[in-house]
Amino acid sequence: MELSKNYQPQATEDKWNQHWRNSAYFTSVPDDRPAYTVVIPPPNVTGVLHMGHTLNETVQDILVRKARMSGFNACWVPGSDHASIATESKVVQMLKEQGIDKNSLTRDEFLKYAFEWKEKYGGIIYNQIEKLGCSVDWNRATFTMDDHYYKAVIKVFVDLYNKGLIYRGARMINWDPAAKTALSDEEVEFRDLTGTLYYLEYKLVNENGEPIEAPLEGRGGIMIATQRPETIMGDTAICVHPADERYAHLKGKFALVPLINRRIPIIFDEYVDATFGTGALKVTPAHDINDYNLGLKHNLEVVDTLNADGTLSEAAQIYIGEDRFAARKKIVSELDEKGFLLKKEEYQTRLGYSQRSGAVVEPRISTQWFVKMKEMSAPALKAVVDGDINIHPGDKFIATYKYWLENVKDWCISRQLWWGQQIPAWYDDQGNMVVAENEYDAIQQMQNTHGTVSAHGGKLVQDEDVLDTWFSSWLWPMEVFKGISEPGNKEAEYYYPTAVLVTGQDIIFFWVARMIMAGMHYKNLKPFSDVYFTGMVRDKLGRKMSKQLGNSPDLLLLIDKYGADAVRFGIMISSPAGNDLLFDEASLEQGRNFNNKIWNALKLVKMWQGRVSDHAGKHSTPIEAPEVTTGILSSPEAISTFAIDWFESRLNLVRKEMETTYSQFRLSEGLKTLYSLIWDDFCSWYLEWIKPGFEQPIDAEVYQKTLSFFEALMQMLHPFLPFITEEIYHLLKDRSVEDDLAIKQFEPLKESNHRILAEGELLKKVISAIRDARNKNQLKPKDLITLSVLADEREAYADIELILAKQVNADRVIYIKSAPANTVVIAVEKDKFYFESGKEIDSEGLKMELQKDLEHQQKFLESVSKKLGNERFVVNARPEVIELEKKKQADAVVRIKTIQESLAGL
RNA sequence: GGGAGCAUAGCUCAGUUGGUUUAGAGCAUCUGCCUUACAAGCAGAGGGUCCGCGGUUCGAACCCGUGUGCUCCCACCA
Repeated sequence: MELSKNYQPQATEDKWNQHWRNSAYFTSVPDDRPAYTVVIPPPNVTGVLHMGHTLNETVQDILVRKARMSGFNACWVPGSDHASIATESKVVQMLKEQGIDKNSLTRDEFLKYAFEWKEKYGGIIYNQIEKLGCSVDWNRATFTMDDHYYKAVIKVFVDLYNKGLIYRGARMINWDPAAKTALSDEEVEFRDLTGTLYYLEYKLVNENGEPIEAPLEGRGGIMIATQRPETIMGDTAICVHPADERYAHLKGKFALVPLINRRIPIIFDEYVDATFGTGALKVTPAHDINDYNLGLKHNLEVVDTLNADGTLSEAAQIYIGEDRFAARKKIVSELDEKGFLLKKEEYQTRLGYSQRSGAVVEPRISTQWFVKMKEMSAPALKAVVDGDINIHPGDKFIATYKYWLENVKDWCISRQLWWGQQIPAWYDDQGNMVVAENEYDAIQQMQNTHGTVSAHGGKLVQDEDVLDTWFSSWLWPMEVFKGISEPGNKEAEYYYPTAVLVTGQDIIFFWVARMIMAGMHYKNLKPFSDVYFTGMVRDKLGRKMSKQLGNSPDLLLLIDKYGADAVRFGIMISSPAGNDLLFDEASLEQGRNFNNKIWNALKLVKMWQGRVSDHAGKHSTPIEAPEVTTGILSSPEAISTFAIDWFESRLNLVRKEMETTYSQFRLSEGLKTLYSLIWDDFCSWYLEWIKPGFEQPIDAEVYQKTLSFFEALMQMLHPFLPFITEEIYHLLKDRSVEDDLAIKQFEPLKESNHRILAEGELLKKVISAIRDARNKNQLKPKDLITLSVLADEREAYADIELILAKQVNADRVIYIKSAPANTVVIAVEKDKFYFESGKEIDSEGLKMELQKDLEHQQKFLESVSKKLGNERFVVNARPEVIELEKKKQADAVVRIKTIQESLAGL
């Protein structure tokens, strides 16, 4: 079979995806093996995968595939989130484009459109997950509005209500005027900006309504500062500090709200900072949380001057129906015209924006549903603080987590939307309310507690609102196994708790903390043992990815261009846990190149397939075995024996390292390790060492060993790059389709031979040093040299001299006892190597270089000697450290001598 | 205003209890190679005040203090 010049991912990826799926490798059912469960952070059902998802899914797939290949019953549950606000606003937008106003629809009509939308676009995200190579169990795909899931959410609501952990009440909440719904505190994002502070004059009057003199000289008014002049019509007091002498005489006096002339009292409270602005504060209880609290304390009237959509209400008296920001402009100019606007000032401030709609959030008093958080937070805090749940990277997030849980406020869970789980509260026409899992139960309860239903025709009205999306997703690790709707079922018992949660650090409060709360509350068990926080994916300039900037690449286009393996490589290669990742297409190119490198190694090995010889012996040197003048006789077998032993040891060592790397979730580092093992150790060293000469046969044993090394490498790399590894695994030995890497189990770890590893390192060092010298002396790669070795222990070279000769293109290796004249000299550790350059040596340049090196070595020797001469060092340092320093010293002495000899010879 | 984290080569980052560190890797750069697996490649090379200052120690990139710069989270001063 002819192998293509370069690796071509497209056909390969589709083929294996299909095959894996047909073989049901990723379908999990409980069995005797330990479970390794991962639940996907469910993406928005109508969204597309962005680079952040790509990173998360890749990390999860690596962990899941590794576990599957290590004896675990791996189960990765995919799914999607109904994402109430985000999806509803998309559907509303879509309807608007079709000329349909949401308000003209009934709830059921709207939901029908929404479900149609979900059916149409919900599959996109699943398709992308599969394209990326994610080994999820599609049979378990769960949507947060599936029937059982919906019921579970309702059941939890009712349960928490009955336990007194959910309540309904009027509070000041965050209001999104664009989506026209309440938001939780977490859904508000603050942004710094420059605003304008308007200084306004309020006229003062006494008890009888007569104007009085006031601090604002000659004007009879008091000056206050505000960012929001459009709310003045909601003012119900002016507040000053009780100890502020400027205003002491205003006790019992009143101010008049400009433009509408409403009379409001002057009140005194220590809340006011007398040094800020004018020291006088307008109090607008309906539109500011602080003012609201002040209002409660001083029993002030609440005048809500805004409608739900952010326009001015009847209560505002003027500019009714105008948007708050338009009204602000008009009010400012009217205030200016009428002389109430005294001055304007630029001002650094922060405004809250709705995370979903982007609208400026309005503090608003409204009746909503809340979850009491205090009680539930304690076990969730303990689980993390005690180390029952491990967060990676740890120290960075534990403090944040702890602070939030210790200061958590009640969670506003009702949303004035239709898309989501409808709150299971029912009302009769007299305002009585019951909470029940369904209408039937509600009627029963209403009859029992209030006796009202039958008298009024059995009609109850269900609460219009739906629940916050996170009120459903906090049950995710439990309910994907029906752990809430069918508690104690076999699957839930087997798969829960899950192994690891991989998610972005931005949803630590929204989701992670709340899942822990729910898990502790309902199972008394943590939902996962480890949390792996990925950083945010940014562009290469460090900017967030956004549609506006157009710097958010399309995943499918990237996969088309580079292949899914290359995308996985690119996103993983520099993404240490918890650090932001600067996404650069160059890293995908690197991934593509790596795939190609592996592909070409396959081509090389496959070329040997027809030239395997049982009689070739183990020697497969490309050149005639070089003549070696030595007391020790190297056998021709040595070359391949050493290469095989060495690589086997490298392989075993790296396998061991990888186990540690996995257990610490250092996946990026693990990928680098494998990259280097394959590219450097396997391709650049091992394959070059054992490569037969042009059209020479290869020994059968060497060939078989090489195939099994290659296989082992593919197996180790499989979790990271599943497609190309599976493909190569099959091509290597022309395997049947049933024998697949995706489910192949790792062999037990083996020890590696440290002596051989050390010899290998020495060999690499010597080869590089001699090649460097060849380069510097302008020898062409084809120019043969004769290599002379001056070594204390010739035995050290017995195993490696043939490889050495081959790799530096030497026709002979001669062991000598003293330095020959007129040669290039190279010192590696304690040994010296010489060859004739056959060309004019650039003695001046060489001299300078040697001189520079000499100085460096002398300086080094000095520092080591000083250290060893220091009595306190010799007394305090560990013996092995001292040994090491002595070795360094000895090596330096030898090297200095070598350099001096070379200098003398020039 | 409170808290957390970071600062090592042009870029992105390793550096695990202070001593194999004479500080490493990948990418980028430079030099030489179209060597029959691979130019998406091969063989090499150059490149660092480990943010500044002070301290602890026989010894500091690492520990302590301090300053500077960046990032993030939290918070109800108009």
